[in-house]
Amino acid sequence: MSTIKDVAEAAGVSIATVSRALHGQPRVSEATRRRVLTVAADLRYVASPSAAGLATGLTHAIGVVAPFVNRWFFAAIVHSAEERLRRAGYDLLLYSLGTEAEERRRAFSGALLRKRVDGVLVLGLHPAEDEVAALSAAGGPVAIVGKDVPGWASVRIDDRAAAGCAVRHLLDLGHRRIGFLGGETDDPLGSTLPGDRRAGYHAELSGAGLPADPALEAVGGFTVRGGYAAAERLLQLAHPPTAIFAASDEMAIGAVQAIRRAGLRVPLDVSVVGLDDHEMAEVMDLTTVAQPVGAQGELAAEMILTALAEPGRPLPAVTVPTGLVVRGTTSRPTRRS
Amino acid sequence: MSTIKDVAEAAGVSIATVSRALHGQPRVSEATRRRVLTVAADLRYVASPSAAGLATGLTHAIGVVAPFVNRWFFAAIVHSAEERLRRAGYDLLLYSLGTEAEERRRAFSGALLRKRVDGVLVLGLHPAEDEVAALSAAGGPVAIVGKDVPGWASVRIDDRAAAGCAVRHLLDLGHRRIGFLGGETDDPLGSTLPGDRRAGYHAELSGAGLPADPALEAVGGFTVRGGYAAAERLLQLAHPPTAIFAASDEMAIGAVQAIRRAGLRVPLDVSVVGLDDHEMAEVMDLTTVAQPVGAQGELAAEMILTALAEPGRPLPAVTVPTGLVVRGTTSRPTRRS
DNA sequence: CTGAAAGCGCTTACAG
DNA sequence: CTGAAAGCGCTTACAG
Repeated sequence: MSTIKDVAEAAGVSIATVSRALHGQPRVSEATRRRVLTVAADLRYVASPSAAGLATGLTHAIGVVAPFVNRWFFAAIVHSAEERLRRAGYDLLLYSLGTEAEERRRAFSGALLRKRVDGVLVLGLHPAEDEVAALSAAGGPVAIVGKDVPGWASVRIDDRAAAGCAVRHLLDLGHRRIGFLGGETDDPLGSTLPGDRRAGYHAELSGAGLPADPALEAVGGFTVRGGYAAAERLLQLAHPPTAIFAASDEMAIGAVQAIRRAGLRVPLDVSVVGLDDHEMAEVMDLTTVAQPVGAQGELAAEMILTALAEPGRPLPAVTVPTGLVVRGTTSRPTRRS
Repeated sequence: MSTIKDVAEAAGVSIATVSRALHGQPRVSEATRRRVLTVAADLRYVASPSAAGLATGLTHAIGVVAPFVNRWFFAAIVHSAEERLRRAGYDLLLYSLGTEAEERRRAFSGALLRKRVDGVLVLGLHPAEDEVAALSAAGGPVAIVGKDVPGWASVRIDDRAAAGCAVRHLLDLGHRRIGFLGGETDDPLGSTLPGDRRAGYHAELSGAGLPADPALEAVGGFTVRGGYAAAERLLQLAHPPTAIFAASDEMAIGAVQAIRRAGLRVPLDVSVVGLDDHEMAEVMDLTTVAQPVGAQGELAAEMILTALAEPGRPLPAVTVPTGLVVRGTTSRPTRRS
């Protein structure tokens, strides 16, 4: 593996000149630059990131911290962020933490990230105040997807409004007994998302003058399987709902299967509306409230890059719009509720 | 951000002693070691990976190269590999290349990975011979999932056999007109997987004395949407199949939806069998040939770690078993084919 | 058991 | 326009 010294010798210049030529800096004659570039290519020279990082204090890497990568939303965000970062010449270090408190603590303390990345992208984890301070101190700008955090750049949707939009659609269709599939009361990730979507459901119901019935709420854990099981439970009620709002499409997909397996029809017997516009939603013909996922990943990456390029600038906090997509899993209720 | 020098001064020792103490090396008295550890913790000292990397030539990072991360199989592999690597103290650098030839070339030439990682994990990309040589030369052991590559560690399933198993199940049920959903003839990733699964389908048919009918094969591109569209096409044939083997569960899920949308019943009118045991397969009640995904990711990670720890050892090539999981999307044919 | 020193491969003022 | 040299923060023989 060739070093800058090899290139310098082969090109007959000093290593300082090689460095300058390779970085497209001024004060290098066109002739030398070309010679250096040619020699470097011939030697398949690639600068050592370790050495460059030590000299500059910059790693040209961004850390992405998420609870999982194998969940549609996170995977989609990572994919789009990676693409944007790579185009800018940044590497992506992936920290998939799971739900372990210890791992989470290490990541947010900065022990994992310090001196290792130039910036951080946080997904699906909502840090406490001391965690915000610690991670900020670990160095570099931080962008977060899904929540508005003072001091960090952020991109998110309005979860309350999105949930309200889904429920309003069911109300408009004439449903009065509307079930809810959400997360656990005590979210293991400390995320406010489950609570916000639930609040949107409650607000919309009460806006329509309907009482909240705790029996109509079930925990689906934001997974397909969890949504299936939760919907099963709602269907067994003496007075089951005529419609279900699932706080994520994955739960909604599970719910649709459970309803069918129970011998009922969707939407004739039970309507289902999700939230996300998951990649499978269209094929499943699922009515849902769509959020732009790829755009959020790209935007968050962009925010980090901008913060890196212009350190003075205030960090943006953007809320991206959501919109109802009516497909085939919702209709007017056919039985009285 | 504190450096090793800060720790050394605060502990009243040399930086060499700090380094040794922190690495748990011998020839440091228990008393000094404890003092150093305490001071380092107080100062929230974290060694600079750049500096350590420059001194040792080791980055303690593994590169993961895949065409996508937002596809179930790749996301699941990345997730399990990440967990194993993190436990061993390695970082994971993600290179999600998409299908662009240029990106692929750069990654396999080693330009992206050289001096940056200690080893590489390749997913879903099947390199040509010169690419194997180039990436191997870029340094460090390479493990690949999905194909057997001489010179690299590998873990995979027997794609032909798995596909054959799925088709045999349909034959055993009495189906004679069996459709196939696969990839494009000219796979953009250069993967042999689509061809292998198709070959398994053909082999099983001809073993049963059935002729191959090109009209029964459709391209689904290994996506849900693609499977949906491909199944639609097969259903419009003058003489449609009574069963469909989809070479991936994602296509199978799409096919099930397409069949239902066409007003037909699964499995009564058309049986469907997939391959993967996707996380949604159970809820979808999909009959499939299961492959252990998390295990493959962990095993591949393990192989890299072993190769790093014991450079002499020959690199293993493991084929993991698959198995038919009969669920509700397959049954005996009810019409004559 | 401990320290002084060399060296890893870059970048970047500073001279010229 | 170009080069010599310092310095980034570690690790690791080599002495003692």
